[in-house]
Amino acid sequence: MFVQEQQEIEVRIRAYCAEQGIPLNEIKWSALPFSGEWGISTSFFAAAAAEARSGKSVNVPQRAQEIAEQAAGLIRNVAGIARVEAIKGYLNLYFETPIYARRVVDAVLEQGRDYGRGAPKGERVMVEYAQPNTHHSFHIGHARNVVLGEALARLVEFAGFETIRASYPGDLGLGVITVLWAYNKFYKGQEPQGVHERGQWLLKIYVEATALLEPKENETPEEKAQREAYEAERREMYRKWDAGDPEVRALWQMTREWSLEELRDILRLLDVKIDVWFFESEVDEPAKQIVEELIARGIADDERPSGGAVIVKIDEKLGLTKEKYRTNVILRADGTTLYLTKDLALAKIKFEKFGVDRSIYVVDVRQSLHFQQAFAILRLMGFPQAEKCYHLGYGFVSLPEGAMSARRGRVVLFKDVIDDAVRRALAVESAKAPDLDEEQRRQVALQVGLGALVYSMLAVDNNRDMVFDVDQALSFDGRTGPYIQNAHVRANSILRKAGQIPQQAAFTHELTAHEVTLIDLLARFPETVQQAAGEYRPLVMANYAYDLANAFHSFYHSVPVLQSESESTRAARLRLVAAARQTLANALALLGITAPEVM
RNA sequence: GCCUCUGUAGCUCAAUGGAUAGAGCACUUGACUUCGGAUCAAGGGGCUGCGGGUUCGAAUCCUGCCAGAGGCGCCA
Repeated sequence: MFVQEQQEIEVRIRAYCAEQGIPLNEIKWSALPFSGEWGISTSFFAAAAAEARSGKSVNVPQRAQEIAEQAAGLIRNVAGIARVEAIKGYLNLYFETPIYARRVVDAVLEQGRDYGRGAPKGERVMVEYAQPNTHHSFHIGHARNVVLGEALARLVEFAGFETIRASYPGDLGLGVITVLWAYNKFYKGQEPQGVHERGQWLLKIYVEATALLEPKENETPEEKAQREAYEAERREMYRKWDAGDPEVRALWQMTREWSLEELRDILRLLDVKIDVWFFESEVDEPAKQIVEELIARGIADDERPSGGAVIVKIDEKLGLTKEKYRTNVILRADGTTLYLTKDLALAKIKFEKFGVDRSIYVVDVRQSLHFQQAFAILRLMGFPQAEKCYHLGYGFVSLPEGAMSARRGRVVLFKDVIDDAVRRALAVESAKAPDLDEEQRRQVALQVGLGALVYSMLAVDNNRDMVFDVDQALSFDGRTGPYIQNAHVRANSILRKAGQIPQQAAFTHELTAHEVTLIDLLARFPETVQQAAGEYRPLVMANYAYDLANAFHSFYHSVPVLQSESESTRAARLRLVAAARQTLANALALLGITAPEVM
């Protein structure tokens, strides 16, 4: 934001240090850590320590303070700097607030929705997320995946990357076949009405089927015979599916579509627009080709002649002596492909067909070894993009009563949580905003309910496991989505009453600490976007959004806007409120949370 | 056996080598005839799992333990 001034100061400090023979490396600026103060600071410990290492006998903290004092002397008369201080080895620069306040607020209002957007980086990135299996219903664990992936996609896009959103549902495998078998045997021809009813029904069938197929303790000979008969039927179903039996394929297509309909509805609810759909069933053939390619190129070893599988000895091929990536099977002895094989084929498609430079996988952390192996094999295959493949793993979501288990039907369905969230939001809303019409009330309740849920999932670092507690996830008080949305609503409310936003304002009034804190945060938004995107961490933006809302709420309470003491102060504060509203909206948008006008 | 992640206030979590380790929830107290109280202001609450080390400086990096979770060639 203040690049020119900062550079001028750096030049002076560098020139001085060079003259004095002080070994100064880089000058790292950071924001002043004092609340209500606005400026930047740097420290000289590194330079002092370097002197100490070079043989001079110096007390490092003392020497750092000396250098800071001397540096402070150089900056007494720089335009835009109101005050300079050297303290405890730090050099603190306090900004001249009228100049900077105006500059920040003008920039936000000029750029509007684009405030904070990074310059194009000339790189294409694909974010793969939303990979639930079909023939199940969408639960709260899947929601963490989608919420995280969407926030990440929005962040990298806004930061300047050309971004492609990809979904990769698992639409084949034993779980899918199990549902087909049970449906065909017990429910053939039936079909519940309603998108979510159908999706959830498939899960019920799966749970029932699993119970029938699982060995029980102390089972009687009859029970055992029954179970084995079922098992044989399921195997037969798998065989028919594999052989492309038209009837089984049609059944598969129909039920698969039920699941995908539900998935699409949930994505629509979360405002997720997937650009490219990959299906596991569609990469099966390319995967088999990859196997041949890897054998031909000497990367994979074919042990089929001796009754084995096709394997890649990754460590050996990379020349590693210590066990790291180990050895992995890429084709079973029976000639069928595996998850890893398909991911290799899919990566090749991403690189070659979609021209992806950088590939991010938002997948459960339990698969981190799998992705390390996949990336290592991609390196062996010579893809330069392999270096820019990144697995964003996230901890799994469990329930207060223990791990979720689709097999046992012990899951919390996303749809149920959302319905609950809307109910709760409606209850609060009818007390807080009684004059909304029915349609608007419904819409706001959905925005607020979703805001609470989404924020609760983004406010925990991705590598941590999470226990999903409904009351906590759907809380509207404190550090929550609705708290941030409410700041936006309040800002909006002031501006609505004001009628219009003044075209310009000089910030010449005495700024309160609350105003300074708020403007400081607004100024930091662009760099926060870059940090969050660069580290692939939506949490960084989630924290920022809360801090900004918090600063606004405090400002709101203690600083009058519409009843400011003078017209010029009123104009400045109105523009500040407008800038805060805009930045809150931009930050929320990056998290995938809508910013309502009223609530 | 090997590898990865986690351990911070009563609870849920921030803080990725810098200044006095911060929020929310819960608890106590105060603030609506004034821009919306889904809010604000204030208070108590800490051996950052334990021991060593590196550094001017460590919750953060290294190392050894302890505790929890996860992963490790024909599941996905």
